[in-house]
Amino acid sequence: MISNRFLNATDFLGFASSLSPLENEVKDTLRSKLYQKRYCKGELILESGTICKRICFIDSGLVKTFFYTDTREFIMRFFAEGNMFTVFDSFISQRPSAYGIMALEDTVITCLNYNDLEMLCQQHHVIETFYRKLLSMAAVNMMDRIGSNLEEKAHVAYHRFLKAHGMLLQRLSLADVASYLGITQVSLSRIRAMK
Amino acid sequence: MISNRFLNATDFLGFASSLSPLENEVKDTLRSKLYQKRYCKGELILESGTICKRICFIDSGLVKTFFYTDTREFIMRFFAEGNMFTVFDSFISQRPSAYGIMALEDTVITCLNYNDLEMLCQQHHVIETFYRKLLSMAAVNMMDRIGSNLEEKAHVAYHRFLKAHGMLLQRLSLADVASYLGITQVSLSRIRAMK
DNA sequence: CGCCGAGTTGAACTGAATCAAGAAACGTGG
DNA sequence: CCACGTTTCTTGATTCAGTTCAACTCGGCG
Repeated sequence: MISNRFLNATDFLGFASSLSPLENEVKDTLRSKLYQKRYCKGELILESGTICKRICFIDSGLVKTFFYTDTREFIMRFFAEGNMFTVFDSFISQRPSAYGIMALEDTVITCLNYNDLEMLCQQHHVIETFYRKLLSMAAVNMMDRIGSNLEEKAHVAYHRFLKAHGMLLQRLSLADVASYLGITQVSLSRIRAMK
Repeated sequence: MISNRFLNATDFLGFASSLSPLENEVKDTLRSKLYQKRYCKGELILESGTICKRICFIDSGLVKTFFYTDTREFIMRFFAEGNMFTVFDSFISQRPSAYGIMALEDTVITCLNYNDLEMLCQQHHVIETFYRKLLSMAAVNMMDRIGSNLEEKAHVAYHRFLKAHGMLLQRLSLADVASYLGITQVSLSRIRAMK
């Protein structure tokens, strides 16, 4: 049984331990593979078309994963401090990513490379457990999103977003929220106008 | 690196082994926990509101995972023979499922219970690896679907569906395909009418 | 002060939903 | 094997939500 509510980690190791308790020696091994990176607001963390080599914990800041069509941008997900992100399809397959990642605020992340994670998974069962549970959480989140994408009219989706991610709202532009919801910024503006 | 293309398993053990090679003794342990079930066309495999206790391999047949709103049905995914399914959100959390599962044809499945899988994951690292890779595959599939839900107009989504799942088309009703795409059967009929 | 980006508002247009009626396919019993 | 009813699919008319394009407002900042 896994739920975001129990996760309040402030760093990568804490996050991992909360999913799968790690003995100190495993922690040390894992720590030795981690590295930190800093990005400025607006900077690309991953360019679409390149391979996503790392999985990251957000120490501070805010990030979006997104993609473009000819005419519009769409946002897959926002990630704020205390959460982990990667572009799973590229990370898992180690093939070029259809998605990009961008820092929406000045952001500090702690990263672990694909090869290191795979190696650690083989060496330490508890790390594979951590990774498995992380994937489980991601899967549940994605199911939710698929369901609501199918079901909901834009104004319903917006109010659900408010409920689920309301605390992010003041940190996001209208345009980004709209891209997340799959509607235009103009439509979102109208939705907010009524009631 | 994981891709459906490499999976051509005809049974649960074969499927699992193709993701994570299993030694014979592990196979035997796993086999001892499996059980088979048969369902007739139209029969519910899981009723929404109940807890999904098992993960299943389809020996033969076809299945949909779905949910209702007041007025409409929506389909999360179809699964045909040779694939594994469960309702991940319920299975992972062991909480009541928002989704149901129904057999669209006479269907035979091989099942493994949640408790047994969790136990096997603890006991055998290779089984956890199998489960982790299965989750990875599911995550990639779901990302795809989220992206295309956001991006695509109905007729584009339909043609993508044809490409990806064309071989299922003759086994599905128009209504089910429409529910999968998130449009009405009437709209889908019109889309097919043009060119 | 004037510019610039972010958000709002209006008018015309478009894709899809809804409601309703008809056609085609399918199965079951006589 | 046909007749009937049911289900599945198509087609038309109307309505509505959301897009597009464009003009306008507002607050911050050089």
